[in-house]
Amino acid sequence: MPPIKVKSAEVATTPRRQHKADARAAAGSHGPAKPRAQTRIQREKQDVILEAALEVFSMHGFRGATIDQIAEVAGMSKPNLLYYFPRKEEIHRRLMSALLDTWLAPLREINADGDPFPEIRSYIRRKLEMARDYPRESRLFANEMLQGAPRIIEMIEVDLKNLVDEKAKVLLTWMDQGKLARTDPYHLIFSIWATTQHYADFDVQVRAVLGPARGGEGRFEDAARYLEGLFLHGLTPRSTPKAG
Amino acid sequence: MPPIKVKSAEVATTPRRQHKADARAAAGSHGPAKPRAQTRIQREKQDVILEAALEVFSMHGFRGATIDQIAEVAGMSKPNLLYYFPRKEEIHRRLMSALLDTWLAPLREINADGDPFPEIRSYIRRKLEMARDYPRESRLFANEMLQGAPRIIEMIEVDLKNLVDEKAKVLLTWMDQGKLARTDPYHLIFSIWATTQHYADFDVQVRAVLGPARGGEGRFEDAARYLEGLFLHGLTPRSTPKAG
DNA sequence: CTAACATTTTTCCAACTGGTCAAAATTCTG
DNA sequence: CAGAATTTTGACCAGTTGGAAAAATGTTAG
Repeated sequence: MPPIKVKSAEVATTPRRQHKADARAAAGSHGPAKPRAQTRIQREKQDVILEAALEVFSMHGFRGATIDQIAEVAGMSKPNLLYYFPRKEEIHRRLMSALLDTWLAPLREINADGDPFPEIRSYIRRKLEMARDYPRESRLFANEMLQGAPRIIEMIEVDLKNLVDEKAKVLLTWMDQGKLARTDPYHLIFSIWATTQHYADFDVQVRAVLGPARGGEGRFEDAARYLEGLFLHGLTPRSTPKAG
Repeated sequence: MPPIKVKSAEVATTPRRQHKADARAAAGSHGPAKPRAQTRIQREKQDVILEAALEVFSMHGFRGATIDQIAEVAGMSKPNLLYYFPRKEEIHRRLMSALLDTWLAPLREINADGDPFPEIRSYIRRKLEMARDYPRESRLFANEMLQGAPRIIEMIEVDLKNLVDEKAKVLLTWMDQGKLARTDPYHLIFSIWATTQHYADFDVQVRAVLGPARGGEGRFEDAARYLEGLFLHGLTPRSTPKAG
């Protein structure tokens, strides 16, 4: 039922800090984080919780979200939820580290051996599809950014930066080969992020402005068409009159 | 000292709802909302509060922000703050309605009688300057959007929509005259919003990715140059080899 | 100076917050 | 089915939250 699957047995990329609760759970009398393998119920409930947490965190941010609220959306009691995730931060961390992977996948796919325009074009497509299909993930990310990314700044500075550096080099190579306008590859990537994620993060505004007629599902196709033209030719009118 | 001036005697655009506290203040024994004209201290303190609230709301969103926190930033006690704004919502509302005006000013300035490229170019400049000079306002707005704009949806659906409709028509006229590539004027406006506001809303990410060398104040000039090229020609390489 | 007003502080409150704990209920395993 | 392990519940807690009330202090016009 939940449209987004969050990896449940995911291994944290950052070395798991020894919270008081973690310690208790690891050595202690109850709690699912024991050395023993996860049960079916554990996996299921954790998924339900993460799905509910995504819903709540993505709307209200970390501080604005409450455990009670998450528990209610998840359809369980607060202590029950806390049995699976001993602290609020833990839920958020799990959500974030699972997210960053998914989030950067489209960029990773850019192939240095491909041709620039098809590659960039399909990158935009993929990002736009993510904005359409995973808007909550986009908002979760945006929320974290607005707050100064306190809980993922390291990931941003290392993993994300490295990936962008790598892809910026690819773009530069294409520019050197004269296959792409010589411009700033970093700001190029930013502009793709911005224009595509806008449709998830500012969805309310987009819908309100487009109105009921054009604000339906078709808006993503319209956006794709527009962005394609923008990144290809900009706004300069071309004299190609009426060719399909 | 505060870099942003929020209009202090601003008249609420939405009909002021009769909160319990409003009623009390209007008829009652104390509170600044009396019929009598505002004193100097009232104006000053309200500005200090709004400035502090901007700081806090823009980072944590409405629910994540606390009155205590705002009061601390404003350098006063919580009850003292509540003397000027009887409820948290009131502060936020004042902030938001002042914001929307400022926020849409650059779009308003687009002149139908001007030439499309200079007009669009300076619109992008203005928006980028706002992202640089008023990043907190941008984040406040973004935060509200992420939450589904519950407190300003009407303004979005009326004021903002009307303005965008009007300017979209201007763009369409330019397209009809062959001065601008025929494309979707709404998504065109969205893309300018997205690309410019990105530098305020995702500032942490932008800095982290650009690194200390390129993440300094120069990044806005770089962004301006890049965006100019993007909106003018897109990414298609032009054979103009090495001219200024 | 003083009365009338404006402002600030102190004290307080009920609801909510993240989180604990032991006991009860359930599920799993031999 | 019995016993062990897991899961769920209910009662509870200390700290924080938005806000109220009133007393105490400033300020200012006459």
